[in-house]
Amino acid sequence: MNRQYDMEVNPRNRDIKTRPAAVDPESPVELKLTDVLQALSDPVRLHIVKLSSERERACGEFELDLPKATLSHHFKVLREAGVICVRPDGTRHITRVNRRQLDAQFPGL
Amino acid sequence: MNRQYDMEVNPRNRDIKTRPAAVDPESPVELKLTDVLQALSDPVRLHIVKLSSERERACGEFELDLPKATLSHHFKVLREAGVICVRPDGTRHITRVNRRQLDAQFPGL
DNA sequence: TTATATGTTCGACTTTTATCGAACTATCTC
DNA sequence: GAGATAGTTCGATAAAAGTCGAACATATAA
Repeated sequence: MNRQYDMEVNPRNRDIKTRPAAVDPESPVELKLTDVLQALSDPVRLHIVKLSSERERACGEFELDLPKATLSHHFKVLREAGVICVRPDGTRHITRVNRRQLDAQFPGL
Repeated sequence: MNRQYDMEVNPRNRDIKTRPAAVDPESPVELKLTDVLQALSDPVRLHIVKLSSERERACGEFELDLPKATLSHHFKVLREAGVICVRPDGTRHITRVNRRQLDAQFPGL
């Protein structure tokens, strides 16, 4: 079987590119400042950004005692705003701050 | 009559200190970063902050075609987060960015 | 004192976010 | 292949924010 990401197994997943969305984020070409600020205006997400600006981390390394679905939501908000980038590493996803783009568009943030 | 701010005329205003709240904002002693970011994450409010960081402005000088109640709401959010300070000038309220406190607590924001 | 200009507050409503169980997918190890 | 592990998505619900008309307050000008 050559289909790497089989979208048909779960009918709810049709038209949803699960894996690519997770790896190469919805990261916009041009960040919107209001989106970035909105993404950073939540304590959980601010915590994530603080820790992952020290060094790359897997999602489990943030010591956040929250359900997986909730965490996944916060990571998605950060990805979609372009604040973080995510890289797969086995079964885990490594998070880093998208510093290049942030610095380029919003120096001194 | 010596009551400068008569709270009893409108029964809905009891326990609400209208004037002081508008002039000396709810400006917290210590700003909360998430509140500041949240306040700045709205396009209208970001516009207000941009213009009033150039120079002090009255609320009417922002060229925002929105109802008064909506504008007032946005100014309140900014005041309560400590992003702006407001000073009365006749019937108008002059807005300026609370740069001192912002710079002190969040240098390079 | 009345009118005007400027802004606040309330209250009702709509829209957006946040939360999280359940079902699912992908990867790795045995 | 059968777990185990790590994370996503859906869908339902709850909570928070935004919008704005109407009524009100304040300061100044007529």
